Formats: sequence, structure tokens, C-alpha cells
Amino acid sequence: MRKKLSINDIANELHVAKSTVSFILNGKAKEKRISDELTEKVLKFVEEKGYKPSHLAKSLSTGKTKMICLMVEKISDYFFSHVAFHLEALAYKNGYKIIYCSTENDPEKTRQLIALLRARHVDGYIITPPAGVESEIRALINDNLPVVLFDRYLPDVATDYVGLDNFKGTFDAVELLEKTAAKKIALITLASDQTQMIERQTGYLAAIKKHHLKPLIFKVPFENDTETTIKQSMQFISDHPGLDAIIFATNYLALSGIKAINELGLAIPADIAIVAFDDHDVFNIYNPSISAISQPLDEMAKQLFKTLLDKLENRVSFAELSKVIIPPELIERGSTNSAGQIL
Amino acid sequence: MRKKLSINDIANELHVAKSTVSFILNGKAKEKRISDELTEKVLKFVEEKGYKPSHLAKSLSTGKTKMICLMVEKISDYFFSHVAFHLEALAYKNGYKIIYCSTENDPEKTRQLIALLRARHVDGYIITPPAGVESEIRALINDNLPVVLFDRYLPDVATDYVGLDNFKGTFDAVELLEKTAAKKIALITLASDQTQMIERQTGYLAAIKKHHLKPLIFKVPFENDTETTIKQSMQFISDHPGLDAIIFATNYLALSGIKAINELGLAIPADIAIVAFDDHDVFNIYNPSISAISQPLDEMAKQLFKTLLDKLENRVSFAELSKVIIPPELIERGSTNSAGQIL
DNA sequence: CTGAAAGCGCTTACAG
DNA sequence: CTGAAAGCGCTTACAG
Repeated sequence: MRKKLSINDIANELHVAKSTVSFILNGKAKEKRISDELTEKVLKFVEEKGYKPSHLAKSLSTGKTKMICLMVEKISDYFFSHVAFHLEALAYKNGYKIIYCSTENDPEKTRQLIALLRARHVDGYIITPPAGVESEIRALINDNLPVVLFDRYLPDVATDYVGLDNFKGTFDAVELLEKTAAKKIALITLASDQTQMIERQTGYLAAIKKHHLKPLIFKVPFENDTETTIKQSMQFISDHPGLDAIIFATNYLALSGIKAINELGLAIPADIAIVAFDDHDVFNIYNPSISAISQPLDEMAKQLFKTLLDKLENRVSFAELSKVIIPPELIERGSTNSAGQIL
Repeated sequence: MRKKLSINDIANELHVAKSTVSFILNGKAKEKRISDELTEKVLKFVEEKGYKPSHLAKSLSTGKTKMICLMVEKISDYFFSHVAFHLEALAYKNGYKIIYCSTENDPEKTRQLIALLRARHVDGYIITPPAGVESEIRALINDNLPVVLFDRYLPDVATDYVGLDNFKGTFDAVELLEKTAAKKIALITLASDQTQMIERQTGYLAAIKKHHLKPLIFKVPFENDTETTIKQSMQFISDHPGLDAIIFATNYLALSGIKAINELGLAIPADIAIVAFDDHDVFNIYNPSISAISQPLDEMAKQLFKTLLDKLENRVSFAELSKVIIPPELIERGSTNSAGQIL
């Protein structure tokens, strides 16, 4: 293993000051009025030797690591892993690397993660925050570390935010179902006071009210396993005969709900029409295919990264907060194809 | 924003040498025979001030970043994002952070990623390699950087490896289907020469041969989109009337295949029984539920991290390579529930 | 037990 | 245009 080249070695071999080499490497040759000739010579040498500057040393002197932290509820969730994929492309194109971690919606774990990442001096944070980490988020911002919250926010903390128009998502879903003659439309959601869940519920209630229907909400405990959710969904459906349609507030609730409907021997959409919040690969493949309120994943990643980068590169002042609300896309598929309609 | 404390500040305030502080902070107080009294005093002070040492500076002097790179085909894939989740827990528990990236199976992109991560001095690599990056992997190893390949390997490069017993997976699947009286069992796989795909095919062929059946393999082009795969699967199934059963070599092929079977108006498992390689949340929920050859995700992550850590911490010499082959679990569900059997 | 000093590999005023 | 020097915040022989 040959010794790694340092900027010192280059300066020595070429009989130049290392500051000169540093300037050239950082594209400041013109600015520092270094001769084209010398610039070329250094660049050529560097190219030949395959010299790669140590990011570590650079970070230590500049104070920038060019790393960002992606802290989501759970990296293996369909939504988060897809956002991660799109973010990756944007980050790498701009010279940033991403460290991911999962909060599992546990405030204590989240606090520890933030402390760990702070010790690593990441330049910025993209976070889906659980309730209870308000002061840690504030501390980040106080220390001039850019933070963009997404998917949900903390009502008491002023931050940059990128999220879906959740209200519109469920509102539109109700209207779609109502149009196909469904009158008894339920919402199955999580017992959670996360903002995105509240917005989804509010949108549902608003549309229900507008059409003079009766609201019917079932809240699944957050800590349920899949089995329990299926059982409880079955119970809920049995308890409410005449149910026309169900809107599920997350894609995993929908998956459990579909199972429940199947177990009860009911047909989708003939007996019960359904719409899921958050699209999923399998919804398109399922039989019948499942209508969904889709979050534009790439657009969301784009807005997230842009918001963060604006702060990281000081294109936008720290005090100037941005809220990006992305409209959902309602994708009609077989599960809302009412008996009386041809799609 | 108050100035961050450094080890220097602590040494000054406490009138101690900073080396002493450093030793205490690194748990070498005993070893260096520093008085308990002083040790306590420093620790208390550090605690009070909330001092966190800069990992950056530490990395620069030790040469270790305590970061590892997780380079997978695509971070948003079900299998990879789940492995990522399990790896995260292990890494954090051991003081490591993970930078992820996606090769998208493109050797050129992979080469660039490796170069970028090398410049970041990550301590070790977990990689699902595309063919064509043999020399870059060798270079990593030559430079004493631990590399563990997983899911697939490069036949020409000797490395640590963690993977599934793919052969056993398809072999067992064929035997299961054969037992339920299926005689015309096809394999739908990817046109790929990745090792895991070849092993799956080999396992299939071996079991087919053992039972004196006729092999029937359809290879889906790697670059297909979902629509095309569905169309081609339909074509394949139509072209082979009397098909009893299909084994899909990946879960996404299975999802497309299920769609194809539905479109053709065939029933699972009455007309065609199916088994998918790689489990998926939705297989349990689908109607009928889908039998799968499951990769134990947490076990795989555990073995991956252990193998890497052994090298990182020099518990195992560099020359000593480890191959961990994990047995798959065949999960029987409704899609292989043959008409003549009660499950 | 403790302190002074060199070193990790960069950047960036400052002086010429 | 270029060079000498300090600094980023740690670790770790080395000497006492």
C-alpha cells in the first residue's frame, strides 16, 4: 500500500508553495492571479498521480463536512426509502453525502441521534420529527445548522418545511367516492397526533361535512402489529354494516384493511370501495388495483434538497423560512370503480 | 451561538495538559495511571459543559472515520432498504455511521461512487457489486480497506461475502410444488449473469432434473419497465398452456407475474401455483397470500456487520476471508395450496 | 502521573 | 503572483 499523496508532497515535488497548490485545486487560480502555465502544470501532475485531497482535513479547516443527515421515521418504509433514493441523486450531484438514520418515532432515540450527528458535524438536517424533540430542533437552528422538516412538522417550532397537502388528499378522495354514489364513507387512520395525520383527518371531515354525510373514523393504535390491525379492521367493518367505502390514511393501513375486507368475504369495490393514502408499487398490481392519493416522491425530494441547499449555500438567509406544500395526485384505479360506472 | 468548546479550552480551564484530558476522555486514565481524583474532575467538567469532542479532528489524527459505506443496487428496493434498517441499528450501537448509495447496477456509476467514498475515508464497505468493478474492489482491498460483498459476488475477486443459499431456495421451491402435483413448473427470472440469479436458476434446474421434469425458463430483460414485464409474462404464460406453477426469481418479477396471471383470467393457485423469491410485506396480505422464499433480513444484516466489524477491529486478519451462506426460509402460503391438499 | 511538541492534511489571511 | 505561518481539534510518542 503506497503512501497516500498529500498536498505537501505535491508542493515539494513541484517546488511550489502548498498554498499555491491549494488555490489551484480549489479553482481560485484566476482569482489569485496564478499563471496559466503553473496552474496547468499542477493540474496535470495531480491528474497523473491520481491525487485526491483528503476531505477530512478540508472539513477540519473549513468547518464544512459536506454531509447531510436524513433522519426519517424508518428507512425501510416505502415512502422514506423512495425519498432517500431521489435525495441521493441530488446530494451526490452537489457534492454532498447522506447519512441516514431512523427515529422509529421515539423522541429519546431521536435526541440521541441528533447528538451523535452533531458530533459528526453534518452540515444540515432533513428530519421527520416525532413530537417531543422541539428543543433539540431549536438548538440546531440556534447554532445555525440548517434543518428542513418534512412529512410532518412541529407546530411550536418555526422551521423550513416540505410536505404534502394532506388536507386536499383526503378531501379529494371523499369527493371521488361520493361521486360514485358511496354514502357511508369511513376513514381508518392512526391514533397519532402527528400533523400529517391530523391534516388527513381534517380533510376527510371537511369533505364529509360539505356533502352532508356522516363521519365515521376508526383510529388504529400506533403500536399495533399487522395482525392486530387486521383483526381490528375486520371488527370495525363488521360493526358498521352498509359501509360503502373506506379511505386509509396510510398505505400500510390499506394493506391490512384489504386483508380484512378479504377475510370478511367482501368484494372490492362492489361491496366496499377503497382509497389508500400514499401510493405503493403493489397497488397497481393488486387485483383489483388500488386507488391511491399519491405523494410525488421525486418532487418532494427535489423541494427538500433545494430548501436545504439554499440554506447551506447561504442563498437564502437563515431567518427566511420556506414552506413548500406539494399537491397530491389522486390516482383512480379499480378499487374505486363503482358498480354503476364504467372506467 | 456560543463558541464550541475544544479540548484546549478544557485543559486551560482545568490547568491540565490536553494530553491528559485526551487520555481521560478515551478511557485510558487507568492505563496512563492518572489519579482517580483528576479523572473524576475532568469527567465532571466535561459533563457539565456538555463538551462533545470533534469527530472530525479525531478522524484526521487517527485515520479512522467510523463511517461505513453501504452501496446497494437501489436503496428503495424492499430487500435493500430493510437490510439498511437492520444494519443501521448494528452500526450505531458500535459507534459507526452509514453513508448509503445506489449503484443502479451501473459499473461506471459504481466506480465513481467508490472514488467519492474513498475520498471521504470511510473505514469499510458493504457492496452489492455490478459486474465490471473487479479492479476497483481489488484496489480497495489492496489498500487495506475492508470490503464485504453481499447478495451477489464477483467470481474473480476474493473477498468476504454474505449471501443467501440461493440454490437451496429454488430447489426447495420446486420440490414443494412437485409435491402438490405440479408437473409443469416454470422459472421466470432476469436475464442477468449476477451470481445470485445464476444460483437460483441452477437450483431450479437441479430439482427439475431430480424429479424428471422438463425445465422451462423465461428470462425477462433487465432493463424492462413493469408494463413490459407484465406483457411479456402474459405472453409467456399463454405460450405454454398447461403450466402448473411458476417460480419467480425476484419479488418484483412475482408482482408483475401475478398481474399477468390476473389479466389472463387465471386463478392462483387453482390454475397456476406460484412461489416468489424474496418475501415482501404484501405477499402476506395478497389474496391469495403468496408463498415465498424468504431471506432472513436481520440475520443477513447481522452477519454482514459482524464480518465487516471483525476486519475493522482487526479481530480477523485481512487474509482470512469469510463466506457466510444463509439458508432461506420457504414460507408456504395460499398461492401454493394445491387443490388436492388441505393446508 | 503529567507536560511540551509534533503531526494528521488541509485553508486562508498576511506579507512581500 | 508566491511563500511562510498559523490554525482547525484532536492523538500519541517522548521525556521527565
